[in-house]
Amino acid sequence: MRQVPAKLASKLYGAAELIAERGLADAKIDEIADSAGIPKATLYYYFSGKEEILAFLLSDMLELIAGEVGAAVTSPGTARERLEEAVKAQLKVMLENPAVCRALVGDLGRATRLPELAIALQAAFHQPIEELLTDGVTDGSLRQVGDPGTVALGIFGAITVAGLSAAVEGPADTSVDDSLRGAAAICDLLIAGLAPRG
Amino acid sequence: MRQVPAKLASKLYGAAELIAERGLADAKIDEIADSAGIPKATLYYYFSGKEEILAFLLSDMLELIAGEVGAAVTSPGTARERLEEAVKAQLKVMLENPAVCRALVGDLGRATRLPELAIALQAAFHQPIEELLTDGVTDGSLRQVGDPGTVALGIFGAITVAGLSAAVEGPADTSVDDSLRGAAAICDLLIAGLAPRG
DNA sequence: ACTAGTTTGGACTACGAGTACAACCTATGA
DNA sequence: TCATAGGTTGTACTCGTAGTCCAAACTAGT
Repeated sequence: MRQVPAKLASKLYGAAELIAERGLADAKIDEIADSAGIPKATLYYYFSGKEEILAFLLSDMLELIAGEVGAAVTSPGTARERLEEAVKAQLKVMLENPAVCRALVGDLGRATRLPELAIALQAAFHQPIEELLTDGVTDGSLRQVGDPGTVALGIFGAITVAGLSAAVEGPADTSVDDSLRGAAAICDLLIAGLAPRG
Repeated sequence: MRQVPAKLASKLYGAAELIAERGLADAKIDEIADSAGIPKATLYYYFSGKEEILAFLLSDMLELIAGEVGAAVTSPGTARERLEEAVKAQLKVMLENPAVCRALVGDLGRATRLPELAIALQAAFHQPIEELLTDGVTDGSLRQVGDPGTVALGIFGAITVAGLSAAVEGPADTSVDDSLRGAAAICDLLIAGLAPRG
């Protein structure tokens, strides 16, 4: 996969909608090309196929998430506060890119089969959260959990499913802010579950 | 889709492995037929295509989950205890059918596009859990949450992602019992998050 | 034996992913 | 001004495979 020019990349986001709607298998490459306003030949100049186009879109979004989450994780404050920020950051990015999100869930399995994506996913989600969990034990703002890895996974799952559901519902009826407020319930659940006992 | 004979259904589970491994797109229908030991023509006699085969497998597993979770939810005990049982039940079924699980995650998006599956999912997970949440408030074993729907979704997400991850890791190294014990961490997180304050 | 539904093999069609390639454009820089 | 290189695009092509068609065989009920 060649270095993708920014202009082309931004056009591709137009195709994410299509892929999300119909799934990669049913989204014909000619339609993807049309809806993105990029000639098919050009697509094949940059990508080896549909799969790689999707991989590009996903890793692009994951980088975005990793960035925001990373910022939240390294911000000042207790681990507990930073966890809350990280959760919000992840939800924010997901809600700002509903189409890519839906495409992601649509081909999450493919993602698990593409090692680079699995690694990006790991870097964007699990690792920062797992670090926060151990930090929280250190600074006393979170309690010790039995299996940090699994718990991080669970947290990731809770956020992601809630975020995806919101993304799938569509931004038609609710604004990003509204959704964020709705997501407070999830935050609350997780924070309460992780608060030190007593 | 015609009524699928039990014998054929059980053979189909052999193909779940293949679909999980390679994804629906890359699993050729002839290979699916071969690996299940069912002639292609017979497959097309019962199903309209690959998609419907996957849908059948998934809804089959969802029914199984709905049954077990339903039993847990209606068992005696406080809502809190029943919630714990329900979580374990869901994880148990997922871990007993790792191949179908992996196929599910592989084509989760397709699932979101198949309305019947979305409904089955709703019936199998959300509804029972959401009911438990309200029951818990009544009997005092769980606290009141802001948005029960979203919280139920979050719980579902936490369990599912943890279960899927365990299924993907493969049953090679860990037994079902081991995984269940590992999942206790998730249970703990959720229960603690839902316990009455104070 | 007659019928209706099921099971199967094998040949066939249709469609769409990916390829090939030549023509064209746009820089850069000598 | 030309030359070269790399990017961009239209068009026509190949090829794999999902799904169709159909006739023959099997099964079971009456």
